[in-house]
Amino acid sequence: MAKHDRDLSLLFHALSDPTRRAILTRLAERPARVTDLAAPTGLRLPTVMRHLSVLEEAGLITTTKDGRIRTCALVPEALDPMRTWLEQQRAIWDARLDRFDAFVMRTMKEDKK
Amino acid sequence: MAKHDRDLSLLFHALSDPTRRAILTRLAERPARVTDLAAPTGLRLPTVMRHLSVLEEAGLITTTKDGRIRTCALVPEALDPMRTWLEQQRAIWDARLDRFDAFVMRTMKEDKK
DNA sequence: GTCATGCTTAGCCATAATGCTAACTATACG
DNA sequence: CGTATAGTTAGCATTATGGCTAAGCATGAC
Repeated sequence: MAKHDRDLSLLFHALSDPTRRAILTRLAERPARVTDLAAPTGLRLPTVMRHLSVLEEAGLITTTKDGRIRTCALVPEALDPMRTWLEQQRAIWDARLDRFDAFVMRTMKEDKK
Repeated sequence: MAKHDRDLSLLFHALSDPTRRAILTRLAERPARVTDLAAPTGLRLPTVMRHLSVLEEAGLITTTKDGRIRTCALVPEALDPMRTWLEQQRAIWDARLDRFDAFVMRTMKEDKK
């Protein structure tokens, strides 16, 4: 559970930055080189490199180097742990809503007495 | 879009901490007091307070004070922007997959010639 | 070989995040 | 009133984050 937790933390942290989300959106369209990813951000290369390594450590992208060009590509299944967490949260929440409904029903019955 | 972006950043950042996720899971079961939320974390009250205010600023919880007791409760719809973002990403990704399929089809046709 | 291109590394700076203690406020209890 | 309880505020230390410049190192083009 601890490792799963770490994965989630890395994932959420990677997604918490707008620049990184923009990069992901760009990569969702097609793989791209580092320089091409940097251009629209208005940031310097080393800064973008850092963002890319955060994304890579979170498992959201993979990169391969061909000659002097590094190509970055999305890893779409990387978002799965997040979906799972969301669904779990929803499940617990729904259960709570049911209990709350039951509570309201009971209370209303009591009031009628 | 900028504001929407900020919301998402706050949301993802709030969720990037295991302690805060644990607090949310706890709150999904039932609302709770600050002290009760602090107990299982092993953290001091001021520290937990800070986590709570991060969660509150992200819109994930609401708190109300009754006498000297502050009660925290989940705001389940707060996760909606995240779901939306997820779906958007998936949509773009799927479109890309389609294009890739089309590309593969074309390539195979070419090969047959 | 020389030079431009594309990335990488090292190191600096400012700010934000996460934890703490200590001291304070405000409510409840007896 | 006096004391315990529940939160709050202020301030500090450490580490992480996000940006930069400057310099280095491959690789491709000429």
